[in-house]
Amino acid sequence: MRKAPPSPSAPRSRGGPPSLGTGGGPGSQAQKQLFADFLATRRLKLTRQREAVVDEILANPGHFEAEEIVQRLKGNRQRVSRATVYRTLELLKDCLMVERLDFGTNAAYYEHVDEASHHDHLICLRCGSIIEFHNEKLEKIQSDVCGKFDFTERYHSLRIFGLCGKCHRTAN
Amino acid sequence: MRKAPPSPSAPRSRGGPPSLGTGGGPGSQAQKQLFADFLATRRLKLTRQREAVVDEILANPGHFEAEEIVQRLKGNRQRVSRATVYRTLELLKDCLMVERLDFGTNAAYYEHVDEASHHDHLICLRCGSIIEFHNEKLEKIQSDVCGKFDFTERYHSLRIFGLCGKCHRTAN
DNA sequence: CCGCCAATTGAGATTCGGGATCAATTCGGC
DNA sequence: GCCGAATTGATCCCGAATCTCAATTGGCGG
Repeated sequence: MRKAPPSPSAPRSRGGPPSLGTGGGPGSQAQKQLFADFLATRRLKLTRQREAVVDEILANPGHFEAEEIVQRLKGNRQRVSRATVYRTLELLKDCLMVERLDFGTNAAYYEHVDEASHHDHLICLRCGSIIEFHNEKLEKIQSDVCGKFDFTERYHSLRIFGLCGKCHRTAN
Repeated sequence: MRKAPPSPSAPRSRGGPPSLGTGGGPGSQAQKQLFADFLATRRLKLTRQREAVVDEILANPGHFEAEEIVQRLKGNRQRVSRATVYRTLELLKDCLMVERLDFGTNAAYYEHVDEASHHDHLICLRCGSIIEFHNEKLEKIQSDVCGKFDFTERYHSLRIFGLCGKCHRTAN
């Protein structure tokens, strides 16, 4: 799959303060604690590397690829191997702090999520732009469906593919 | 992807008798016609290989991997190369007859879809079982969301990950 | 009926995400 | 400070999916 959409520019929603360096946003401490707790339940350690990965993810919002994290960390003075990044992403996925997305490109995308920030995606097949949205009614009905099937949801992913307004208008 | 730029003018003839291949369900003829028409609009040909792939997909329902089709065809006396199978799946995806799914496994799954058979998925993280469901209210709200964002939907994919009843009950 | 040309195919090479391996290193508890 | 378990990192490895390009096919005009 060698497809690379032109420029997956996501409309910056979620207006938090811009990523202040390695610091992280306001709630990032709580988020880190969540991870620390999760590790504790599994008797795993919050190492320098794992912390670096989490910090990097919390530092700026939006979607990212695994390899991107490797590079960004290398950009700082952080040294974390690719293997460890992948392993940490796996852990973060297990504790539901990170979601793995597939937008039809070759590489998987990840993004930081928490209870409050859950959203779904509209993906433009033409320009690759991604619109995030959240709809409470949608969530409710999904929950009903799960109940009907005796299914215990952990997380979900709704992707709607099509054409954004601009592309639809300029379509052939 | 080797998409030949369609020359702006060419006759659009085709209409030979349908060589009904290995058969398929009742509506499969109509489905094949859909594909044939789609190819026509792009001035592409319904070759023996493309037909074999479509027949194989229409022949039995459910999810499948690309490689699976290659093998199944090989199992018959059909000879279709891997490359062609992938290329044909791409075409089928373009005309919305096939959907590409990602259940978190390494390989992508595909499945045949048409207007009437659309459904979404509950995926058990433990045993991997997949429950299909369809909910009209859900569809309606999604359509509303698209309207609100001036987005023209082509297709969508909702996956809910969690534990099926059985696995939830036997969970540690 | 023949030959041209564009579409198509097939076999193999290639790419690349990402998981596995295993020796070296680090960390917590005693 | 020492020991064993957890962790890391460099590298190897695998497999899905795509690319390459020569050979084949098929439609169409002449």
